[in-house]
Amino acid sequence: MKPTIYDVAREASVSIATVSKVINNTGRISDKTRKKVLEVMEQLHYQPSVVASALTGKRTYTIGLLIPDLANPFFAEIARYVEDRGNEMGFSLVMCSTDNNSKKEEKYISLLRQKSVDGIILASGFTNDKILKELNKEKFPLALISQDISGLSVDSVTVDDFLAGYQATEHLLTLNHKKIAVIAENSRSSKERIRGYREALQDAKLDYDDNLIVISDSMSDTGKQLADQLLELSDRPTAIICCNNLLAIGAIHSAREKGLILPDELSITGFDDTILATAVEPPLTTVKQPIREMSYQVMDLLIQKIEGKTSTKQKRVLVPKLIIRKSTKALKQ
Amino acid sequence: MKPTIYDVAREASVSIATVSKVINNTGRISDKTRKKVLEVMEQLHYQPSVVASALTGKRTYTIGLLIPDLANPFFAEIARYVEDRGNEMGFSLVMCSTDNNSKKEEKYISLLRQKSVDGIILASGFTNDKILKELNKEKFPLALISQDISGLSVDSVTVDDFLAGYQATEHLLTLNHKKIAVIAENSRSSKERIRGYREALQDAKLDYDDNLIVISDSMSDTGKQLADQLLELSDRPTAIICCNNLLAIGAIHSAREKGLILPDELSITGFDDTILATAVEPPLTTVKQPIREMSYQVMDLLIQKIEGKTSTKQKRVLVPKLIIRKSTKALKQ
DNA sequence: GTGAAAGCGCTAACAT
DNA sequence: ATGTTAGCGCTTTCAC
Repeated sequence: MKPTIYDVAREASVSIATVSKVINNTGRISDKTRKKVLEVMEQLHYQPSVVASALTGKRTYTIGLLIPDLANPFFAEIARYVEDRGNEMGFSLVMCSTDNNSKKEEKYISLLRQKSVDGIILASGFTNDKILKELNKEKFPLALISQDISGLSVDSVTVDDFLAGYQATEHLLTLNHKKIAVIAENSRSSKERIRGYREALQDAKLDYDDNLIVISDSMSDTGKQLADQLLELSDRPTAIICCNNLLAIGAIHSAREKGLILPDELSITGFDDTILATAVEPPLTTVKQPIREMSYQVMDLLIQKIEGKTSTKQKRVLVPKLIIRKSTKALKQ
Repeated sequence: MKPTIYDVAREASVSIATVSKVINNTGRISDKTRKKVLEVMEQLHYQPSVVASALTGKRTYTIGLLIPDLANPFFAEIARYVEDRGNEMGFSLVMCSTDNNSKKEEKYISLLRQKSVDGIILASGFTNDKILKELNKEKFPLALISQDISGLSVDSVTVDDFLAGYQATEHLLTLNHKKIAVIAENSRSSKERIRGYREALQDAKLDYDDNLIVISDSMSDTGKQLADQLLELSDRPTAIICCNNLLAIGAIHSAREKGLILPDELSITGFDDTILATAVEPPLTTVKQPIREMSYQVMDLLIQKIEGKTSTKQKRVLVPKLIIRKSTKALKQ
């Protein structure tokens, strides 16, 4: 059996209280006994049980991370950085892929609560507002990344999606593109990006054409199908803004299948800048979200919440950055 | 405060023992009281605490997954499937990215044990044999995926790497390639793949040339650098086998930088068949590991171990499958 | 069928 | 400076 605090106490000829104190560096212990206890702990390979300690009101030092899909590189990267930061701060991460499914979200949240996680991070795509409100009302430590729920007082770190949309569009505009299409997800961030797109068009005195916007309304719509639609338009767009890299890859496949030369005959931009961006050919021009920075910040925000040393709710908005690669090119006039 | 079993008991006018019994479906409870208790639980939104229940000797229903890097799509996909299977079976997953670093491995394992996880899954790249042996000796539930440690009696599910190497080489041989290089990782699976490669050469009565094998000995060597080396050889290879998709992408970049046309002037194959394989251009010919199947099987193996209904150790070896795409082409004679 | 009580490994008052 | 003790929320004998 694994040794318990009693084993250590007996072996070191002290009480369990004393052992507890040296474990937690609380109370006043003489150097001599501290040394003795430490020795015994070492020798017995004693590891305090966080289960037991959690039961007495302490933390579990575990947090839950809900994302739509761990197999999506964007979320995998978020998860990796959240994990790293958590690890630095002494917290473990339990993974929950929800597939944007309300039922799964609900189930996972309930599970996490049964396991007494100290807090939960919700990533882009969390759809179940009701649960969110409940958690929030109970003052359960919560933080959002890559998503914010307006009208809800939660900590969040997001990127300025409006600006991101604007930047992508402006870049294309600079390259003389006039017919710029958008492939969006059915999400708040996509909506913001579309807003940015419209504003950029407006600033350039260009008309907005509804037909150039396609929104993937389910997980099964692929970027390729959506791009197919767009590229079959009689007066096809010369550039497509894709709201994530997966969609962009689909668009590239579609274009290639139709024999279009990239980027000469069609410019494509993505968002997020994951590992996929440089893997494809041509390497994608994308608006980068500072994934690492964002991930570190949510973790920090959440931990502040957990430790109760947060005064007010924080909504941090980071700025996206246009990374120009080779999937966009000036349109010949 | 969250309601406890006492609250439910009081509200339902029964003892906590009774409540416990209805929660766990143990003992004999009359339908009437069961119904009453269930009602109260519902009404109070009562959720049993797994922390408390774990302390009384039950499971935590949590398992640890150690992988080198969650941001690597191959491991992210493993993690996703392991998570899914675990979730089906009622287990949560805590993520641990080790960066192939012995110290981190050790730290994470120790952490997982403090948290009383029910078992641990180790993925390819686990280097710390000592810990492994210790865990194994203590009969701690353990299972390996995409890696096996010979001479150690642990459950594992792997792919036949020797065969995989053979298949990739044979494919290239069929396409008339004679100078086939290999970019390998410093891992057991790569070594096996190289063995398969040698055997295929031998079967084709071709000589083995040591100079055509490069092994990435650190995480920082990129596929591109390694491929650069190879492609600068006076008598450069006409095909390169890359031991994972990341390396293959690097090789593609290197080739392109040198102005080589793919696959006409250079054939490239990868392994693993992650999302990256179809993202790149040309789409990669790779030897596919059945990631989903493997992940489900480790989880099942581990759960068997945890529930103690496993008699003997199992080493499952699945068979890889060559997926021919467009990164390989017959060599003009 | 149901309940009383001991105990899981630990923390934190409170004594000493 | 150290020890005693009462819980934390639950499971599990063992009575009744």
